[in-house]
Amino acid sequence: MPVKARDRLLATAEELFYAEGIRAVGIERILAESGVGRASLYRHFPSKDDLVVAVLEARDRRWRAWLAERVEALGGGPSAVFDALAERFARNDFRGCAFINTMVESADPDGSAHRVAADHKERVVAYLEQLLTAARVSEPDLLAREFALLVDGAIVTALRERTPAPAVRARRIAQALLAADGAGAGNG
Amino acid sequence: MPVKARDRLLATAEELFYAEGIRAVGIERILAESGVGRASLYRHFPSKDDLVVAVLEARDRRWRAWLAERVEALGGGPSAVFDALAERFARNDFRGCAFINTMVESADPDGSAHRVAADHKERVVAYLEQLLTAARVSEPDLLAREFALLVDGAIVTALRERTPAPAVRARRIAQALLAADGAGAGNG
DNA sequence: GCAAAACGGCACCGACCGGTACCGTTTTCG
DNA sequence: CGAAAACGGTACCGGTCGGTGCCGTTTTGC
Repeated sequence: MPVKARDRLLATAEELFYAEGIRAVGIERILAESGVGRASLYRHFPSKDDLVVAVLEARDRRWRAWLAERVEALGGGPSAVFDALAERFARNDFRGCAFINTMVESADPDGSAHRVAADHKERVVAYLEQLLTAARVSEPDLLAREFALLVDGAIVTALRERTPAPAVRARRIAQALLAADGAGAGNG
Repeated sequence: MPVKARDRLLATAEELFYAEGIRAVGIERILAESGVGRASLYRHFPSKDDLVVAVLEARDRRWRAWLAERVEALGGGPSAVFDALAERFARNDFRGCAFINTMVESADPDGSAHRVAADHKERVVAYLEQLLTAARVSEPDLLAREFALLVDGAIVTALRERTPAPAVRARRIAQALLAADGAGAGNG
């Protein structure tokens, strides 16, 4: 557990929010499990919503860094993304995508939490496009959106099936798309 | 608005749950907007959870009937599923899939609401397999799971992009899969 | 070493949560 | 027509929600 109160709050809140949902976890729980005093929380985060945003922003940075690192380690190709996902799905504390979950839970699209979550997804799409550009596909922007759809589909399916199988399923589809792109444009 | 208290409760609860989330909507709201008395609610549904389950079961039946009807009207082929989805995504009250949302919101996989939601998805997969079998693909069970992944991916993406575009994106992928199946097995 | 900042503990706030009990009225149906 | 069931309204319950204010203690940094 981190030393500073702020860091302990972020770590505890992230864990609880992800495991049980944002609405389901009260301030009381976060205070109890982090050992931080009530006043200290509100000194760092004026409201629960500010805490939520801070948690999501930190998770966004960490998650994308993790993905880039794993993709690199797994060969660097676009479909390595799904091998990385398979690792995530296998973890027994896997509970889907924190950002999808946030957009589902906080329905208002104009809410700050919802927007942070939507921003995360766009950054992931941008990363996928960069990956596909490096792989020299003919239409990286189109394919990036299709890959993103596969990623989210795999995550949601894994949440429901509770096995890593959806990752390999999505990977198979992704490679079919890459093959079709290669056949159509003559590269690969 | 339906006449009987029970039906009004189900209609009001379904609308509010879908629009704002299950946890976000209190019993008070449902009573106020349905015009039903407090005692009447608890006469029909012993707890909020029972109400949630009843709402989801009704929605499951209605949703699958709607899908089958639209697919039939749109040609009856497997990829008509995505044309049906596009209609759904275009509605301005679209807020994703009520069952995915339920599984996200009620984290506990053993909870009744979560199980009803999971059951719904399996019934959809079964329907897809039936559709693909009729279309004489070589591996209907494998393809059904892939189609289901595309469906959920499209729904989640539509929730985030707030346009019907993900439906046509998923449709394109689906047809690539059908084409690959036809090429590999020599049917189509 | 000392001032200032960061901290944990506690009491308290109004509002709302899901749920119970009892009331008198309306509707249904034999 | 009359009994029984279904109903809407209200007061109330304990518990929890997010948030504020004040206290004395610990830690930090000059």
